[in-house]
Amino acid sequence: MNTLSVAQLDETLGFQVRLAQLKMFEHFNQHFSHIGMSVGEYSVLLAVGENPGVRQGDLAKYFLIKRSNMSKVMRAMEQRGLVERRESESDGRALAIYLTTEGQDLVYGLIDELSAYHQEPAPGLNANEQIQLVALLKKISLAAKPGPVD
Amino acid sequence: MNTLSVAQLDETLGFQVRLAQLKMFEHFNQHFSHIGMSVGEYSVLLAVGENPGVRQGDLAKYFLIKRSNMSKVMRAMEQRGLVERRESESDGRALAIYLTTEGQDLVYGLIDELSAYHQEPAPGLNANEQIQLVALLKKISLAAKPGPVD
DNA sequence: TATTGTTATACTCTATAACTATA
DNA sequence: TATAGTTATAGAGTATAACAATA
Repeated sequence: MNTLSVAQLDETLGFQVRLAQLKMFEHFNQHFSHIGMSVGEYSVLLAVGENPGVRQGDLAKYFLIKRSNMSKVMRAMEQRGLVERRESESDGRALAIYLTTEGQDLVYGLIDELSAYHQEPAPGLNANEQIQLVALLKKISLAAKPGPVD
Repeated sequence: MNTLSVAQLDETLGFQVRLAQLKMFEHFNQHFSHIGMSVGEYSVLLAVGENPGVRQGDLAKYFLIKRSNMSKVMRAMEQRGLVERRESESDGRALAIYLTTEGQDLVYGLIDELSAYHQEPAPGLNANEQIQLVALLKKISLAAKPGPVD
């Protein structure tokens, strides 16, 4: 048992957000250890599935990671055969991303499981509290304009 | 302006926690860029200040990082002259951590500024919402036993 | 035998800058 | 000139395993 406690931190939003983040991550991995990829990777595939032809740079903006890093992520996905990258027809600089058939199978094969997972409230919360919590967090994320990613 | 939106993710607790975490971090750094250390480093010093003689391993448990990594953190703090590490009197294996005079000056010189910062609600929230949010997050972090760190 | 801390090492995430091709 | 993507590289943060000293 851990006896240490730091009042100055325990009552702090930043610290509690970090703890919640760790908990959420652990919880997700317990349920989805069989999919062979991280939450982040799966989330990117999901975003592509919902937005076929999305630009690679718009994905980077949405997930708040640098273009240079998204570049590596997408190349890895492409090499795993999960996405296809075509030169955009309207803009020769841009890459339009699509799920391959294999990518679609992976993403949509998990949709039901994922939807069930998200309907369960997080550990320690009831359904109402979960809704409240998401609403409060969205106020923060929508508040200030997102810091520039690049 | 970013046109991309992924309903399956935007309404998700895990995704919103990540966004909130990034926002909190950015917000903190804007206010405390002058202290020359990260939130994490400052938090560790604060924990030592509130718990003089705390064991290095208990700090690791509290912050949910590995002993091996806390070892590096504390050695760096020691070399910067901010903490002192004494062999525990009651347990020859353990190290008891104390703030040096310099460490105390740094930590307690920022206490007022920090306390004022934490009384301001996060961007997008009013005071009530901030309190609610912290309470909900604490429910999660207290819910399941913390995943074993080591 | 189990625990505390250390070291070495590796892997992921993230950040910066220089480059190309296109707009 | 500015933007989209790439590459190389460096820095955090985190994970594992083997080890010495102590309990």
